[in-house]
Amino acid sequence: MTNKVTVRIKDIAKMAGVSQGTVDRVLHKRGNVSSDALAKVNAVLEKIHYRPNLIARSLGKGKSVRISVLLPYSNSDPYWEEAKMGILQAQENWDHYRVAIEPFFYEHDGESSLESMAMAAINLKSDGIVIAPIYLAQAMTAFNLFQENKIPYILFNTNIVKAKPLSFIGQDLFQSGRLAGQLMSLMNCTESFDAVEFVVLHIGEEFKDSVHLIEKERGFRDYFKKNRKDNPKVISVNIDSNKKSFKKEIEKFIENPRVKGLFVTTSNSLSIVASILSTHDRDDISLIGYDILEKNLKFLKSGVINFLINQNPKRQAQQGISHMVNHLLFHKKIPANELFPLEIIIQENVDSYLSSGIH
Amino acid sequence: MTNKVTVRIKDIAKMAGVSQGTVDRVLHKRGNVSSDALAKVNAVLEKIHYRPNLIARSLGKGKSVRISVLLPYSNSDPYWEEAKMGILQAQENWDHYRVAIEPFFYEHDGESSLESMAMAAINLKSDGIVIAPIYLAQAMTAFNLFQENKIPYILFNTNIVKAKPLSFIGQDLFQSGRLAGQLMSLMNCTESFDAVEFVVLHIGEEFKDSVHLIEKERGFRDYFKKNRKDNPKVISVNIDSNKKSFKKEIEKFIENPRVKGLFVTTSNSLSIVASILSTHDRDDISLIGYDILEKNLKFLKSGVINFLINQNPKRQAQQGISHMVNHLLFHKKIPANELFPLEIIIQENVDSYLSSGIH
DNA sequence: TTGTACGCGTTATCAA
DNA sequence: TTGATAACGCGTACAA
Repeated sequence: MTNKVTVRIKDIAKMAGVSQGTVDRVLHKRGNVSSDALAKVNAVLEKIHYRPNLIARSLGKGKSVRISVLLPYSNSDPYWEEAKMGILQAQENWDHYRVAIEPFFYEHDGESSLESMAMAAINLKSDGIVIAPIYLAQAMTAFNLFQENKIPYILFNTNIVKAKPLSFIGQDLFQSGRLAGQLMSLMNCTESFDAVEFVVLHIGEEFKDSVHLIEKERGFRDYFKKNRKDNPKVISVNIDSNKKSFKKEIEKFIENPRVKGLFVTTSNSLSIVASILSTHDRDDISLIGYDILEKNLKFLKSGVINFLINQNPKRQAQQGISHMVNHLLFHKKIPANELFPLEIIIQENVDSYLSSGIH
Repeated sequence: MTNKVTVRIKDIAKMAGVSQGTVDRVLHKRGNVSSDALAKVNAVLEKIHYRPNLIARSLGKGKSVRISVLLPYSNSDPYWEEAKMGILQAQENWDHYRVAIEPFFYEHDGESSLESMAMAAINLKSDGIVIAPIYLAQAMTAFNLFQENKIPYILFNTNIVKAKPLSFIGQDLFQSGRLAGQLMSLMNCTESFDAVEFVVLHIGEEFKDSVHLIEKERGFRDYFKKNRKDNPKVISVNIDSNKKSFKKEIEKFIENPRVKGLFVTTSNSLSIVASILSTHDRDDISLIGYDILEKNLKFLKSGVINFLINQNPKRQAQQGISHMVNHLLFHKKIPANELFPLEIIIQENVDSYLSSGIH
């Protein structure tokens, strides 16, 4: 095959007739190189393909890199708990490369708001930020802070195009909604949808600022509009699961015979809806939601939940951190957009996702 | 948080009042250590949690590791072509860790049979073998050769329990068949299956030795038996797509009005079946097969193929190599079984898999 | 049985 | 503007 001669800086120096120091200065564009020496080194560099040894580099450079990760406070929300696990694993992973990873958990408002956590991360002299910006307004001011301080940032989970981040890691939420539309169609395969209603449920306390839910709904509606000749009615509602009337409101839909499907866009409260649905005799209502969470499993297995779309928060967080390390430490090019696959989970493949750990 | 003081061998030596060499000997159980020194070092090791710096280790040790990968000859088979791409990427990845990765492509028989390629890998003084053993008989003699030469081997794609490998990476093929069964049910959601026939197609030249196809069929049948009250008829056939009668045989099924679904267990010839099916007016026949291959895409998008189950040959190969590196170089524990998720691909999520590269 | 010293490829520092 | 050289943490060879 190809001859695997690893070319080192030392070799380049010899070939160019200069010292290692000079080659290093050329490679890293540090300046202070005579045009004569520059030419000689460049001549060699054009002939051979130099691939720096990243292992040696990370050993050699004494300076350590600090990455802060900002994400919603995870207590009682298993979705963000997963992301948190990803961060902890990443800490172990990158430890030896002299990378320190610091998580910051923010809440919707109050003293640990996104903004104040952003300030905290900046005060910690972070070299890079990885952030899941689920609240639009607060996030924008955070981005401004990062820009003022010239700290690069990578988004995960929720994309905000205006933010102009280094990179975004997540899913195409519009497409995710479309997928839910197709899955809904699969579940009602022979029926015409003209007399049918589907309900999109956004469940949570602070949905007003949440970009991601809206995209999912748009995609869901788009699917029926573009891909079907019949025309189901799509209703969408924002409900707070803590409200007393919550159960009643859900039951209102479940008891409506025209309703044939529920699409819960928020990952956290799906199991509550499932548990309400399971007490009614409505096998003909399909339930679609998000994420392989412990509390969703039994409803998936019993058939109350028909489909889960997996968002893989853990791997999203890890990938965001990976990219930041590659940027900061290895000066690698990183993709502006990394869209994760929309994973479909049903009874017969859920175990294969559980056992495979990382996925 | 925790104080991130990285403990080095040097530090342990100082704490124990011995030299670095002694600590090294204790850590690696090389012997030649007085019980006195051993006790002192162990005392320190129990107090602190030493995590060796793998980066420094791989830089320091001059010896390079050679891993051979054995897989079917990939020409004209995009499935194995994918696996091959994974190997090439792995070569780049591990290059700096002084790992040489050598692929060997075998055919069913002849001079580049699995056995002769296994011999070739052994003659190359491989430190470890990663192998996709799709032909049972030949594989068994290969495993014997590896054992005689004390070369560790990892299986991917096809599991052979008797082989007692270091590790297996792949999918649960029985469960994969069950999944196909559930997907088939989804496509025919209101119908009773009592008068319905499903056809399992094993297409290829040398299916006789192929373990994996049989498992998929078993799972497929199992699903209907265990999960449904009605009782579809499941027919299975082995056909060679090069035979003249191939098209006729397929059409015989397609023209049978009782047939409502085709399940193609082999990844390679699915598109041929799809193309035949597309010329008949049988929208009511569901087609399920394997893998996101270029030639399958248009049939998936046009709805001729309803579901693909993705096996991810590329990542399977990479993971096998990763595990072998971890075993050989870093002496890490590796899982005896790593089952990949059974990924369901349909129209609305296929693009998300294509754009995400690795998956 | 023990300790010392060198090398891996890179970065960074300092003297020339 | 240059070149020489000491780290970085580990493995290993060699000397004591």
